[in-house]
Amino acid sequence: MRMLLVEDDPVLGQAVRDQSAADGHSVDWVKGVGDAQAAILSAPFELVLLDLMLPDGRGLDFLKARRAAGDVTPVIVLTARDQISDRIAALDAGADDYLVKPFDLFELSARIRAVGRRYAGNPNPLVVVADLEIDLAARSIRRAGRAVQLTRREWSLFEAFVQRPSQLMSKPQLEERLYSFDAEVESNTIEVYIGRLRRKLGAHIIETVRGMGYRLGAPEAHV
Amino acid sequence: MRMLLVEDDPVLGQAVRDQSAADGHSVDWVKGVGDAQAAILSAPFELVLLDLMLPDGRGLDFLKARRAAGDVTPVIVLTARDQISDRIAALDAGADDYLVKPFDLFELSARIRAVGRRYAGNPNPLVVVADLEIDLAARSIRRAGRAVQLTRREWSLFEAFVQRPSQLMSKPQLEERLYSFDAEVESNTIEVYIGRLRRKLGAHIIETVRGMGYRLGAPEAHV
DNA sequence: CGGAAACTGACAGCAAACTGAAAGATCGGC
DNA sequence: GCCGATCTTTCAGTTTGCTGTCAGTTTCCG
Repeated sequence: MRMLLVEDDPVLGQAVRDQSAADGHSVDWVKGVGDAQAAILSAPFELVLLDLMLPDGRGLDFLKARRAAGDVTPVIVLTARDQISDRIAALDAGADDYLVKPFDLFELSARIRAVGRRYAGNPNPLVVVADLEIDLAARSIRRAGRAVQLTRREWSLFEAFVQRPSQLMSKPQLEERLYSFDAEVESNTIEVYIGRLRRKLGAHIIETVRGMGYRLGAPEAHV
Repeated sequence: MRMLLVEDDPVLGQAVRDQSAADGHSVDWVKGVGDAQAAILSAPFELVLLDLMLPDGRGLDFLKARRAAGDVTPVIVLTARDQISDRIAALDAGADDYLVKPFDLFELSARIRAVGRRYAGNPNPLVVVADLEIDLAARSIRRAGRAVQLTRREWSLFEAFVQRPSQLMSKPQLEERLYSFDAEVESNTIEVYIGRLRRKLGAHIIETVRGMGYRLGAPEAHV
């Protein structure tokens, strides 16, 4: 597996590199966020090992930026911080797993195996619904060939439907998606956003199931 | 999300159930491996929360058995053991994540969300009855390939039949399901809804047993 | 054939959902 | 830092269609 290791500690970095090499992976090792950006642009990786505490910037911001750019490469976060809020922040920023230093190298191997298993053979899907072409990885939508721009909330909501087509989504479920567990909404935000999505994507795309929730019209194809 | 919680500690179990309910998930709670086997065979789940230390057997063996049987339902392991070798064993047995007790309920929420994100796109198991394909998790039904829309009450009633195929359901039983305990109906509501279901799903799907109740025609397969 | 049980179509009431507008929050450029 | 633009949330008024009920009819079985 082609992996990118972002880690400024030379001892730990070397150890991880050696262990992964022994597991049969090829590892590119950079020391900071800047180098990581460059490395990712120059070649694709199948997995990123990301230290959150880096000299030249915040690793979490790097992760968020990659996800915002539509990059779905699995990321395992390595960090010395073990506050629960840190873990939640990392997972919600799009991390696939979370390892607290000092960790055992064999455990790292196990986690890498798990991630690899998870992502085996998973190319970018293109979902087609009615006259929409949705690229989940790139976070882009075309309606009858024309690009449609969604705001952050709109996308976050719509993504929920596309990820599980024809799955009924209750309003609490959708709220949970927009507002991670803590925040409370005391109004009809979901209804408002459903309305906006319908205006942008077509009225028939999301159907209401009164008293239960909403669901995406059946998709036509998975390419 | 439809989740199965396998946990023998009543306090922790209740806490997890409450938190997950607040997150909008529906939780079936069993206390041991035996019940878990039965639950999984009777209805599909989208996620399993598995305690490794159970009175009636080793949770890890249960997990291995499910994976060996080809079950890919995501599993989050909950345990008091925190040896690194335990973690590796759990992950290699096919666990998707690993939480050490005592854990924060909010972290559990975050992990559940992460797993949900990760596995979006996997098809749900289907129950097939005559020309109907029923996806209990997605709350969707296809009749001869075409999507059929049920209202809240209609679904609630029909679900009762699908969950216990070929079992006779008396009218009082069904009323209790629709109107949990308190509210009383003083009319032929059940008959009306049976009629509506028949019109939407096909006349022969639900058969009348005069004086006794109703029953679903035997399902053909579990896919 | 008679009576009970089940079925059906119609309908009013009401909670759920929709919509447009406006206030509040966020982010960028200068 | 200030301002403008855009996105987000709230609110109130309107619309929608599900739900439970009833009356009339049909079916079943002794």
